[in-house]
Amino acid sequence: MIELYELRQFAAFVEAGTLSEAAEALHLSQPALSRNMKKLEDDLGITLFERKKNKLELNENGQYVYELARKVLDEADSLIVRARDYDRKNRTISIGVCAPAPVWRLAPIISNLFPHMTIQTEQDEDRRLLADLDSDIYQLVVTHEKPDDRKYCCKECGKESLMFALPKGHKYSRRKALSFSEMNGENMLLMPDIGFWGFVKDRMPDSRFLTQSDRVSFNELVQASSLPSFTSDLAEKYTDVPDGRIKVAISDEEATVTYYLVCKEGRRREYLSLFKAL
Amino acid sequence: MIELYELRQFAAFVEAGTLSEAAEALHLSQPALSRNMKKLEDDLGITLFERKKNKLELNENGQYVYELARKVLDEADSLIVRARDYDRKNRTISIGVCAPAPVWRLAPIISNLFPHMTIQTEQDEDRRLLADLDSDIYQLVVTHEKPDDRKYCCKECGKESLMFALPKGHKYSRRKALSFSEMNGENMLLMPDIGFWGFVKDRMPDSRFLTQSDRVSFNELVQASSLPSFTSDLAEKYTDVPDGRIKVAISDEEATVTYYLVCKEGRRREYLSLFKAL
DNA sequence: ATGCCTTACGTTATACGTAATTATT
DNA sequence: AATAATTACGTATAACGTAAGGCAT
Repeated sequence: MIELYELRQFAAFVEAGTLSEAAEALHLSQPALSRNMKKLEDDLGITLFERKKNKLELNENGQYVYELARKVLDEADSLIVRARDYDRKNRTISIGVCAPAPVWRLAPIISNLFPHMTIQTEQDEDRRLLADLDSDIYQLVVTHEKPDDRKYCCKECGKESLMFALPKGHKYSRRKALSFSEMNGENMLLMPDIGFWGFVKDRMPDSRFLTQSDRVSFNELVQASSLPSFTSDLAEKYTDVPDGRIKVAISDEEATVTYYLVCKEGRRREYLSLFKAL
Repeated sequence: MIELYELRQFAAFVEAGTLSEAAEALHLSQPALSRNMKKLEDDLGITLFERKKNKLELNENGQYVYELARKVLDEADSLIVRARDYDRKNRTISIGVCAPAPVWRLAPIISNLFPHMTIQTEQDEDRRLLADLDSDIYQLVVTHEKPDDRKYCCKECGKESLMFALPKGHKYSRRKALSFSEMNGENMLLMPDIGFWGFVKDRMPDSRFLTQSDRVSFNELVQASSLPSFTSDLAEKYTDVPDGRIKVAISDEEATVTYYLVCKEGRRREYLSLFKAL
């Protein structure tokens, strides 16, 4: 009976040109490879090589069998990839989000409702989230604009209000509220991966923003620095990092957003329990 | 690394329904099969079964992997078949003939010119011979009508004249020649597999013909019987069977035919030496 | 009681490596 | 001398079978 390892080794030989090179590539001794090539010929019942004195060459059969072998090997490789992919898709819920905060609330709820599922999240902008929802890359997405299309099933899943986090003694630290324009010009610390919140930079065109790509390092930076930074009501609630700063609400309307959890209408029933739990 | 025997055993399990049955079908012990199915799961890194207390069932992954596995296995099986077929085609010359005689002369010539080739012959009627030559089922055909089509390369390869073989003492045994109509009404022995020569039956509508499907048995029959039979100049020359009968030529034009060796024009060069040898 | 699957353990087959041999460049 | 392939022989991996056990129908 023919086996895949024979075909793998045969293909390796064809692609390498000599037994020696192929053996090395396969982490195998030359004699082993030589014998297995004989075995393959034997299993197939035909010759594959022309054995010249100091060189092993493919004959016509060999040329032809190589084409066929590649197909079998590719098919087998694709089996593995596709099987693992299929398995993964059946045990992970992929969620696309427009910002980090909604996950903090959703993740524990989903873990409870679907205890065997792994949750995988990715950040992107609203439009591409919906496109990738359409093509089943995500099962769920969270947008900050309500998609009004019948093909989606959607429900509000919380609001988030951005705030300034001012160091003690900052000139505005006693204020109840502040606007972007009032803070414009002040250099600020900006946490990474903030999704659509990136727009705040445009509201404060005269400010400079210092970012640290790693969140933990960023938090340390916040502790150490006296530059003002951002936070939000949800961040305060879910990410428990007492930093001794004074939180001041932002008065602009844009600083408060509503999040919407969206799935395909056709999958509504799968996630009914989740929508109810919100 | 995943191997074909694992996939074969997996497919056998799916098709049998239980490990026990599959093991039997595979001529394998149940524990071995059980272990190998675990190994397959391990190699793929996913589960394929739901292990109920007393039953092994496919899960969703298993269903899916089975489809993929069948494809790989079919591909591998087809590799073997196609490889052997390819090899055979490269080392056999398939010749289609309209009658047995031309082979007697051609076979030794071809064996000499292509010593590594196996010669395979098949009998059919002219039209189908040419059709099968077109579709590469034959590399060469022998017809008894000259095909006048530019796509063929053809050359005369001998004539054959049919004769009556009369037992000693037959009323016509002193004749130089005889016609079909003169012999019409006499019951005759007719050798099997005579190709287009079958038409002689139509020329002697009042005769009855006794056939014996095995050639050796037929020759014995000829020895034993006193019924007249057929032979030909080529049969006399190549098949050395002294039967003590008197051979009388047949005067009808139809009793002499010319054979034509034909190959595709595109393959002329391959068989140039053969055509020259005729 | 019988059928089906699994675990445990000893055996065998076979794929592998090392060393030596032959031949070629 | 260096590179390539094959042959010969001993080794080790892993696939296999037997025996025993658990758990259903």
